[in-house]
Amino acid sequence: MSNRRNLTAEPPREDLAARLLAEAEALIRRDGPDGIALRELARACGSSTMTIYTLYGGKPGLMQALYAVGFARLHAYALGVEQRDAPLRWMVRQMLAYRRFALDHTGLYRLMFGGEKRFTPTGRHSRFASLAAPVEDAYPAFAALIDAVGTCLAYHRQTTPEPSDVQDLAFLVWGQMHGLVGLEIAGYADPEDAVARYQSAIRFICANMGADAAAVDAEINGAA
Amino acid sequence: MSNRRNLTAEPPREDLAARLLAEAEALIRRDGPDGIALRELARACGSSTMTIYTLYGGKPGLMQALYAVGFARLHAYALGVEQRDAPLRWMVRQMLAYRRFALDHTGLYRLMFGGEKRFTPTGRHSRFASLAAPVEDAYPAFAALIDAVGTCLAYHRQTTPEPSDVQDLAFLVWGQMHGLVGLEIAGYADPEDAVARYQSAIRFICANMGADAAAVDAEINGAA
DNA sequence: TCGACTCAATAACACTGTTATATGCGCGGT
DNA sequence: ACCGCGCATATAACAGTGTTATTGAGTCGA
Repeated sequence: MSNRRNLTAEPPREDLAARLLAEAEALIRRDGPDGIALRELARACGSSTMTIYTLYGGKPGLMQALYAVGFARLHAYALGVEQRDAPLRWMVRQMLAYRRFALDHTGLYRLMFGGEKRFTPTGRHSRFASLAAPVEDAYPAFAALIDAVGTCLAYHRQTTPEPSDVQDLAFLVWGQMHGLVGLEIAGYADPEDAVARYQSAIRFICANMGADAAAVDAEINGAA
Repeated sequence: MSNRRNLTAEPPREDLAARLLAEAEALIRRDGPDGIALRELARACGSSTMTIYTLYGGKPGLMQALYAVGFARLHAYALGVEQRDAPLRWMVRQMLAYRRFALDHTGLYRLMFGGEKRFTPTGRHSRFASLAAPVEDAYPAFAALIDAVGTCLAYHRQTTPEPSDVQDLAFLVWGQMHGLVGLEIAGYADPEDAVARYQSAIRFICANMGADAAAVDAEINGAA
């Protein structure tokens, strides 16, 4: 095992930082946010724990990087269903995608929304001393929801609503989705009950925005 | 320091189990669910860590006891606003009480809804080996919400709805409250935005149940 | 060619939950 | 009344954690 990073003739080395992050994601998937042990992570990547400190500044820095990865993943889920020409379908599928993301990446989801004080580092490892809590990483994913809610609302109301109103409404929608998904993940609902209630919530929200009930049902059922 | 429990002439000993639990609640309040260290807890109560094992079967058992305490606290918040003769007031105040509980006891709230695999013990400490995940501890608090939603719905709809429908609706309401509160606790909203959005959610829900908007506003503002 | 600098590996430190050992008290049987 | 059993407690050890100090190897620049 060599200790230089960009050595040319290294077998499958690629970027060690990326491999650490990927392996950390695998660990958080398996054992949850508290199940990441630096020694195990380093061993799985064939390196020492010190690399985590030089590359990420310690465990808080690593968790923060994972946090950003989580929102990038969520953002990808949101972009994967984008259909601006069919606003209702767009919004409904984005809501369904939100739950799918949470169930596909429960470990990341709990890290993102578990309310942990966001990864303030303890040791002063050179430049990593001042990394703070980046709620901004969450914004792109949230912006996609705002966008869908806004166009859907404009489409059904036939008017262009205030941007701030759209933002507030989108936050309520986000809260409804996060709440149901969070209760489901925490074990307060059987899976079949959870999916039915999630669909009910979508119906309620869409009805409040003036969408036709039958059309909403068609979108929900059509997304299977 | 004696080592018998019910010795008569012990200064302020009262029940050691209760004192451990109270101190653990203080610690979770200060440092969150992951901030409870058994040595510190035992030292604060003037005993050894072994007492935690004999009384609660280890840390998982202690956390499970704290979990039950959390739902008892939440239940007390719900009962504190019970007014069956004023259904709308009852429901609105219960919703407001839910957020107040979450903000007053953030540590407990995160323990209750953080989605941690519920306290499965590792060591086999006699009788504590088989304690499992008691979601049932949560039911009384949820039942209070169901009750309020059901009577409020019956009052405004002038019919007696199906119990299962009430349960589903109450779960949606619970999801909305938990979602907004969870996002707030996780740091995704400024306090003033959070309270405004929480009130908006209450207005939406009450409007969907057929309540008069002005009456709802009066209840929200009157609860200050 | 030599020095300075960076990075990684090893080992140590302080901490965690848990368990094994040992001491001492209270209680029930004779 | 006494004696021994049982149990709860305290002490200390064990395996694990994140973090840090030390050491050594490697690269880059003068």
